[in-house]
Amino acid sequence: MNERRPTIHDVAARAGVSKSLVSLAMRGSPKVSDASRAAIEKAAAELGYRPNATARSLADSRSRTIGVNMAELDNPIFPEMLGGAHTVIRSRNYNTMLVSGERDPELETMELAKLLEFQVEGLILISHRLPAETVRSLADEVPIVVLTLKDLTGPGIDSVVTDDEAGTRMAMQHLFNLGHRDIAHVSGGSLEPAVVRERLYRSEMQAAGLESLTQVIEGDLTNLGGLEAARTLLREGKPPTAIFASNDISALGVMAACQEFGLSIPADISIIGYDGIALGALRTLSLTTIAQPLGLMGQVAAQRLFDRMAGTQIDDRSIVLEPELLIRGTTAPPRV
Amino acid sequence: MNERRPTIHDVAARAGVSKSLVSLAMRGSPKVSDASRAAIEKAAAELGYRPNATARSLADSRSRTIGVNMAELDNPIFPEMLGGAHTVIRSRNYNTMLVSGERDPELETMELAKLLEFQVEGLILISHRLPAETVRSLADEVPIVVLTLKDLTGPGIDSVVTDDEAGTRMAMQHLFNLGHRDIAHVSGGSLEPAVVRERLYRSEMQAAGLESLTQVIEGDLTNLGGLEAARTLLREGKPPTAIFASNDISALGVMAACQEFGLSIPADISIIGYDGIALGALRTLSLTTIAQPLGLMGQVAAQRLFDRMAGTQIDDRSIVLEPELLIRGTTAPPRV
DNA sequence: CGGACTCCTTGGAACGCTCCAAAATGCGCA
DNA sequence: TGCGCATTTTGGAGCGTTCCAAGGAGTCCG
Repeated sequence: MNERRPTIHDVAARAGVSKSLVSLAMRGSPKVSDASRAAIEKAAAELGYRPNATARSLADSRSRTIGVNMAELDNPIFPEMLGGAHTVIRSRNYNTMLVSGERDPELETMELAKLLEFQVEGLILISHRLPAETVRSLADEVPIVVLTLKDLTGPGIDSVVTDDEAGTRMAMQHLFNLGHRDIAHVSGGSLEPAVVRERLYRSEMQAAGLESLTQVIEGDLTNLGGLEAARTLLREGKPPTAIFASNDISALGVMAACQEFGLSIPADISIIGYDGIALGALRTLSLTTIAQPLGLMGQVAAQRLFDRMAGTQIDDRSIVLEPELLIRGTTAPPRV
Repeated sequence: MNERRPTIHDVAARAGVSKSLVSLAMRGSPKVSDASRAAIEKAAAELGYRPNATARSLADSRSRTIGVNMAELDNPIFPEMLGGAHTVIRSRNYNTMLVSGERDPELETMELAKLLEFQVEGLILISHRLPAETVRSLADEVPIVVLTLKDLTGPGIDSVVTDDEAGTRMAMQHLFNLGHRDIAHVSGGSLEPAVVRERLYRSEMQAAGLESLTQVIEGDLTNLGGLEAARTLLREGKPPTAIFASNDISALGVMAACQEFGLSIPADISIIGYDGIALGALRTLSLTTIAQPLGLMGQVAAQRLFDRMAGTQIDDRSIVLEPELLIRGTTAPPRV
């Protein structure tokens, strides 16, 4: 490895100009004469000069970095969102600094603190487990966009979500249209989207006059959680004709459980998930689901953040995208 | 949002001490008297002071940041490796700066350049598409650990891989032991691990005297690639009794194709993949595979990087971990 | 009561860059 | 040749830290 990296001074000395001019040239300023520019570029190339972004950040107090917190690495919807955000961030010539709170609020707080110490100019929280108050106080230092949770408001905070109420309605209508009436729900715990989906499931059942058939088994948005919830359900006797799972990975667990119980999908039982993970499209799985535009959500979040950073006062708001019903192979009319 | 962030000077003024002492106190130096420390902590808390990591990096020329390049976001093995690396990096109180080259060498080069400008102290390349020369020249500036590719050597470069030869042998032996002889291979393109797996497939077939049954259909390590390769294969007439796919996500595509052709797995045809993605464990899929210790690979890579950064001269080397055969539901003896 | 210590504390230089006001240069034209 | 103006170029201050050599304040002992 090399001793010391060449600095702007070294380049200046070699090119026979001042450091200021090198600085200008490196940033492509039009005020630099062609001759100087050529000399500087030559010197820089010869030395293998690389600008020091740290020094630059300090000097102009802009880090050109966005901090992203990804609560969990094991649900594929988050990397998909990350991908979308990443694209936009890169196109603005910014960097992404990624941390993960791994579902632990304490850890998450510490990681976010580190991001702020690095002077990130904006924060994207892909899901999170923080108390509202903590997020609000962070928003006092830097603009924040929250993905998948909209219950949080405050100055400097935006959110990007899909319309979970509409989505759940679409899921239920799809099942109703196929002729299902005995529909169970595998829920997803206490985080906002899961709560909304459960609430809408209940109200749709009620609206269809199916209150007596309403049945919620608790899941936790994981594959295993779905598996066990469905096992519990199926153990109890006559299975429903359809199951609506709070998200796709738990739906896959539900599918597994059904197979264990010798039920064929969709002949014996229909299953619908929520999220639209790429995986569900696998022919082997072919999961009917309510798709959220995951990559787009990430993009919109990043764009929103840049708008916000641009400084013009904008209202805090929740951007709501539309979900889409993807009918694949796990739903069909109930057996008569 | 706030005007200007408080600096060490503000804290010093408020606590009635010098900036140097604040600096010492913030870093927990034992030389600070209890009284001063208390006063400083109080002042810092009141002001909401947050150290500026950028300035700190500049001053002591250590960024406390590791750069990670993830070639692709859409194969779940990479996030799993990332998770492992991330854990170690965090435990050392370092930060992770993530970029993605998205399979494009040009983009990848630019992204890595940005990481270096940010003075990352080490680089982890989770797969990559760079010419060996480029990597070597990067290694001149910063230590590098390459994951999943070991063909690259040079000063300052380590790699972490699993023993693909052994793994492939295990896969083939498993199939042989079940009684398979007509085994096809869906390959994975020109990147190292796929090449090794194909080579070993061929040599194992040959060693078993099955040269005439050797059959390689080109895939590309994606789900769709696997699907189409298998379609091509199955269209051609009598299907093999088993297929060894170069990785898990293409194996899932292979499974889908088999189902399209009305073949039941594993009764009519056995399928074995490679990687051990978490997904394969889903009861719905239950994919027999050669598992790589993905998280561990990430951890080892990060540890190695820190050892290297610690400075003691270490030999460049390739760390080879052992794969493991996971027998699940997609393999069985051939129909007689 | 004056060192000799030990323990704390301090100001200034440095890190590598950007910004700024001011200086140097070049050019056209009278 | 000299003046004014536009174009280039420059040195110095500043960004918020850390590091360092050196200064002050006690404390202990002879």
